[in-house]
Amino acid sequence: MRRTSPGRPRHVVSTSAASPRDQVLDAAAELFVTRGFAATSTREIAEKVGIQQASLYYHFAGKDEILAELLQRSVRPTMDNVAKIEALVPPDTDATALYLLALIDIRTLAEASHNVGILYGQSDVADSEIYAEFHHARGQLVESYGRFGLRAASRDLASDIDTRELGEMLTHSVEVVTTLRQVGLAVTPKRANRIAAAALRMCEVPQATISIAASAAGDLLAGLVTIDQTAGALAAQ
Amino acid sequence: MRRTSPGRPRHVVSTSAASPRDQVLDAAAELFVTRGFAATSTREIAEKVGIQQASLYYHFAGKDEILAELLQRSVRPTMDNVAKIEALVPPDTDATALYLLALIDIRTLAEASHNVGILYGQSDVADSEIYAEFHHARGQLVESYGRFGLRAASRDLASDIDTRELGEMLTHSVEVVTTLRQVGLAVTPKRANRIAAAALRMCEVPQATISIAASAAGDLLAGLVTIDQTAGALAAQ
DNA sequence: ATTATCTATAGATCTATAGATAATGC
DNA sequence: ATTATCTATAGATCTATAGATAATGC
Repeated sequence: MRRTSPGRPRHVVSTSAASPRDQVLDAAAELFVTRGFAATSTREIAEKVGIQQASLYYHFAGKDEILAELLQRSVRPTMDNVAKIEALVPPDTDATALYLLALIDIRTLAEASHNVGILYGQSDVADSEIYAEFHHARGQLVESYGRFGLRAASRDLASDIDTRELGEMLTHSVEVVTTLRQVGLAVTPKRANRIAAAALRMCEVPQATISIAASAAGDLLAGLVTIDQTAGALAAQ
Repeated sequence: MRRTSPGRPRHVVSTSAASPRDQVLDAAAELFVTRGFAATSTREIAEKVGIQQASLYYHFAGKDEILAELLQRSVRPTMDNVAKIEALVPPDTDATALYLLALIDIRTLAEASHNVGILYGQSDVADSEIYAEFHHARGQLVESYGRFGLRAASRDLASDIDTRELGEMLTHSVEVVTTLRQVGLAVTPKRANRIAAAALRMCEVPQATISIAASAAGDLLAGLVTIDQTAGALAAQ
């Protein structure tokens, strides 16, 4: 059993088992979310980690690179979901597909560390140089929401709105989880289902269909979790 | 007809008819919204106005005071609305009250200069010292949405959610206008009505009731506009 | 030798103040 | 005299680099 790690010891010994890099990401995430990206200085991040400001630069080229990593980690899972869902959901059950996408997205946003889901909406973040690629990823997600939504929507609505606009509205409606987290309301399964159901209602899906979709998506999600955990356990070996 | 105003002339002569103070507010609003509050320097604001950085301090005590004025101007109209609506809408037409509040709010957010409605959601803004009073005002608005929403909601939902949570969800759903503005979708009356209708659907209001509420709220809004314009015209004399 | 920290600091901001100046208003 | 600007600048950051140091690993 090792007592210390390589490298000069810190002034304040770390209590965390995480890697120094992850400690930096975690500290930065909390500060970026609560105070804002531009308003957070590298000195504050370092202070929270318990290292000197200059030591950050051993792990990251700069503040932008820390942000990029945080965005990357929260975007990747979401983007993988769409393909999974298209493969998983039987055709002609569009309401279920939309409900499931919403549920997965809600869970991702709910479980992300320190509510990093809010970062996309921050102007200083969007203005950052590294933002472009994430903007594109978000565009694809919006497009997926719009596609699923249009297929699930009433004829009336579908003839009246396009993929982009409906996608933006649905994406926004799911992002209410970040608001709930901010005001201290825990994202319980009941709330997650209420949010997903609200998304379908936005598409004028009838209540009976929503109930069926909720039940089907719940089952599929339970299956997905098992697959993920199995895959994760295998990868960890 | 005056050729110039009192005070030393600017290096770059102003083309705007607005007061210098309003020119500063306008420039700051655009920068705060597009780049972020903390990321915007006083030098940038001054540059956009066409004055020296130090000249800002003749009109404002600092960046925070500029922000406070912007928040104040966009909060005040919204807060006045709730009382107006309670007075205006007949009792037992709760769906109409909610629809009307949503419509008015949507219009306020849609017409505010430079989409300043997004400022409340910015972490650097929320972290600012002057934020507290606006936070309280927002809390009241959320409470009003929740109250109207609960009264309009289905029995099923009303027994299952409290004022606060429903209020947060409805408030968030209306704020989709700021997202639409950000991605370049104009807030047409049709879109405004779609957003308001979506809020009622979130409360499980039946479609027939939504249609009635939409029509009633539309009429009431037209009346309100006339009253506002008349009052404005009288005040301007 | 490698790793992960530390110290020290240069250079680039950024905010806010002091005091001068060039208009109009009376 | 009042108003609205200007110039100049002090003092406080903040970012990022250079180089030293104190551990482990081989």
